[in-house]
This record gives sequence, structure tokens and C-alpha cells, in this order.
Amino acid sequence: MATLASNSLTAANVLSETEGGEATPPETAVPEVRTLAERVFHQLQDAIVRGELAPGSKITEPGLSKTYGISRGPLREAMRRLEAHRLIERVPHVGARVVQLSMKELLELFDLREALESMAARLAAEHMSPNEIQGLRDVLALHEGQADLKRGEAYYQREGDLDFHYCIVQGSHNKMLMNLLCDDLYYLVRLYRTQFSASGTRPQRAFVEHHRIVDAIEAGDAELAELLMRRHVSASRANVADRYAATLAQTALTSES
Amino acid sequence: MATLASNSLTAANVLSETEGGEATPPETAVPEVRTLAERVFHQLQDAIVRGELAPGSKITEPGLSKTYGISRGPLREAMRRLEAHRLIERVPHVGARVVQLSMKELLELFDLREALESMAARLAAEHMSPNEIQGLRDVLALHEGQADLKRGEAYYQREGDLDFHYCIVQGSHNKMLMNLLCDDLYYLVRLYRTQFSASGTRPQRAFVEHHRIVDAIEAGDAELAELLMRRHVSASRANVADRYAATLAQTALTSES
DNA sequence: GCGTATAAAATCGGTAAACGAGGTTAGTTG
DNA sequence: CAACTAACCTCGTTTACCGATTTTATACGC
Repeated sequence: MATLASNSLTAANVLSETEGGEATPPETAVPEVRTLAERVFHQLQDAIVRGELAPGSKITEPGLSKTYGISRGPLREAMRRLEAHRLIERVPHVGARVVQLSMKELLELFDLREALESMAARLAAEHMSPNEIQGLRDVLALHEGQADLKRGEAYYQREGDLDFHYCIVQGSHNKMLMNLLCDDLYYLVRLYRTQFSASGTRPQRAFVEHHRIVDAIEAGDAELAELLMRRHVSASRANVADRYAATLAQTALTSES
Repeated sequence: MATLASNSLTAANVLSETEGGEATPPETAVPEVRTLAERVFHQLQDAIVRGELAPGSKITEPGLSKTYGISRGPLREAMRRLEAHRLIERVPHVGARVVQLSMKELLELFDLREALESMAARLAAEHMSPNEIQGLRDVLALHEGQADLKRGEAYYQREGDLDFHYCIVQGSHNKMLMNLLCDDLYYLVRLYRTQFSASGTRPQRAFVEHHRIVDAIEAGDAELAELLMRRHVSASRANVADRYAATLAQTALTSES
């Protein structure tokens, strides 16, 4: 049966507003989940990012075909897309498995983000409208009100942090950059966060840094915004690397490359 | 090792039965063209990049299925990958068409390259081995010997330029960066070059810039290498923008970005 | 017992036919 | 000439089936 009518999209819902009435679903209207292949692609993407599909685990076509109740055709299309996004790895007559990420690649990813997001911050400072900047402030205020920030957890490692970075990237008004960061890299970032359960104990600091970045953007100081964002990402990277080193030293001493 | 000096094409040529002798050159053996879907993906990718499939033209499944002599299954998988790489655009019950690129997006792409390739140059200066640097020199020497460089054409806009940038990116030893630039963005770059028949008349200058960059890398001067690469890409961008503006002014004055 | 060789099962890659759904086009009608 | 309708086409998906390759399980020999 084609049950493509109403399904749980579960996408990365960014801004959650007052759910008073269904009158105006803000911008983020339910986009294009019109085909089965697309739906299962997002479902799988979500399952991988959230760790429901364990990293390194093998995924078979008959298995997924059964769990999601679809035939192999659209399933294989979805898997092709996952492969292109580097969320699964495939060996021709063998099968596919969820990516297993190394610390080296995680640090590489941070280097990429440093280059790209600092660029995004510069462009955002040049191009963001007062309205958009207000939206940024709203996002920060929303985060500030959340309890988990005060509890000193979660903020940085949850979607909240990404919300902020999403907004900056959107504010760059550079479509290519938006595609690259939001469509390609951020799913990997989220995947890393679940795999390493990483990046924990610097929530307030990150929060302050976010505010400083918005200040620079609001002031139209592109150079400063770029610098602050570069430092911000770099600090995140160092934090992750430190935590990883600590974990390594604590558990045992096995090498890796 | 890992000098992929003259790979460039890797195009669609299938593993026709011409593989009599296993005397394939050391590395760079024809890797994974083992499945039909993969083969047709590369064929289509190549056809699009080379302009054989006109930008904006509609491509239909029955059509391609017939042209390439394959069934719709693997064809659709290939198209999914093309879509993920942004070489085609797809509308759910309507069809797919080759991307039509705007000058705005081209300039955005250059901005991305500026950020990413300058980063690559910095990393290359830090990580490239003497062997790899020699390989870079060889690539430049190869280009210098080619006649078309002296004729003042072709060098910059042909694969030659990309060869150089490929090598720099490889020299960064950053796998994520390599994936991003070489697997994702460079096909778009090449597509732009065919679509705009662009970027022509600064071959010697680009050539000199390439040499300066290698000098900086050889000297281990990461900061300089990064700066020079940033300028190099930026100059390319300006060149393209100028030529485009000239074209616009010449033909007529119609709409703009 | 253990390693190798062989056979069986499972999976992947691919083809073909068929069907409904949605979109495009053209023709008819008012 | 606009609007409605009816073909027609393509896309999305399922099902069934096939060969090729891999994995596993079994059996054999040492």
C-alpha cells in the first residue's frame, strides 16, 4: 500500500513556536516528502544521525525493505543518496554499512567548519537584514530560557547549537554555502555528536561566544564576525580533541591513526 | 606515492574487454566501475560537465534508458546521485533537467573555493612530503611544455588548471576536504567552465601564481601559501566576473542577477 | 582438532512488465 | 479566447525473476 499520505516527518525542526493555532506554520512548511524514496531517505538519515542505526552496522536491503515496508526500488535510491552524503558506505557486491567515524575525520570536519562558517559569519555581517538579526537574537533568547542550558549541559551538544549556526549560514545569503553546510556537513556533525557523545562542558562559554558573534554581525563588522566565528569553532574543536584525549588516557592506551 | 598526475579523465570508458594485459599503470587503476549504475552515473556526469547534455535540458528516464541501453532501475539510482551532486534538478512528478547555473552561483562557488582551497594550500604547506612537492613541480613543468599554454589559451580553462588544484588538495592530507572539493565541487567548476566558456585570458599570470604557491609550499610557509592561494582564486573570480560583465554590456542590457 | 574445499543460502545488481498517480498537451466546447 | 476535458506521457512503485558474487555452513582430509 502506498501510505505516502501523512507520515511523521521528524525532520530537523528548527524553530518551534507557540503551538497555539495551526493558522500560520511559520516559514518551514512541510516541504517535499512527496515520494517514498524521499521519505525513507529522511527516515534513514534521521535514524543514522540519532544513532538508532549503529555506526558500522551492516544494513541490508531486504531488512530495510521489510522494516520500512517498501520495495527495493525506492530503497536503493534512498541508499544512493545516503551514500552520496557519506552517511553510509557501500561495497559493490557486499552491502552497505553505516559510516564509522574516526577522531581524525572529526577534527578534519571541524577544520572545514572553521573555514566555511567563518566565511558564513563574514557574509552574514555584510548581508543580514535587521529582521534576520532579530531572528538570531530570538534564537539565543530561546536557548537562554531553556533549563538545560543552566544545568550546564545539552545546550552545546543538542540541536540548539546547530540552530544558531544554521541561522548564521542562512544569513550569509550564499546558496552554495548553505547547501554545503546545511545539507551536507551538518548531518555528519550531528552524527559525530551522537557517536562520540562529545563536546559537553563548555555551554556557557559557547553561549557567550554566540552573543559576541551576533554583536559583531549586528554592528556590520564582517572582519570581527569572521574572526570570532573562527575562534568559536576552533575552541569547539579543541574541546572535543581534549575530551577525546582524556578519554583515551583514561580507558587505556591503544593507538589510532 | 599517490601522485595522480595524469588521471584527469577517468571518464565513462567502461571496462571494455580491452583489458588484455594487466600492465595497468601503478596506482590509479580503474577503480570502481563495477556496477551499471555507477558506470552510467559517471557517463552522465561526464556528459553534463562536457556540455553534451545542454544545461537546462530535460532528461527523461525512457530517453536515457534507451540511449544507454539500461533499465530504469540503475538509471534512477544514477540520477539520484547526480541530484545529490547538484548536477541535475528534479521535480517529483515532472522530471529532471540539467542544472542551469547563474552567474551569482558561479561567484558563490568561487567564494567557496577561496575559503577551501586557501585552507588546502595551508595544510599542503604543512603536510606535503618532498616527493609530493616534486610531483607538483612535475605537473607545472608538464603544463609549461604544452603548446596551448604558449598560445595563451586553454591552460587555465582546461583540465590542466584543475590538475594543479587537485594536487594541492590532495597534498592537504585532509580527507574531508578532498572529498568536498574533488568529489563535489570540482564537477560543478568544470560545468561552469563549459557553460560560460569562461575564464580565458590570464594564462601566464595564473601559471606564475601557481609557481609562487608551490614555492611557498616548498618553503613550508603555510601562511604565505594560504594567502597566495586565496589571492589566486580571488583573481580568477574577478576575471570571470569581468568577462561576464563585458559580455553583458556587449550583447545587450537585459535583466541581471 | 583444524584448515581447506565444496555446497548451500543469502544478498546484491539488474531486467522486465505492469499499474496508479500526477502532470502536460491538445482538442473540444461554451 | 478562455475554460474545461480528455487523451497521452512520464514518473513512482511494486512484483517477479534472473545471474553474479559473497558469505555461511557443511563436509572432507590431514
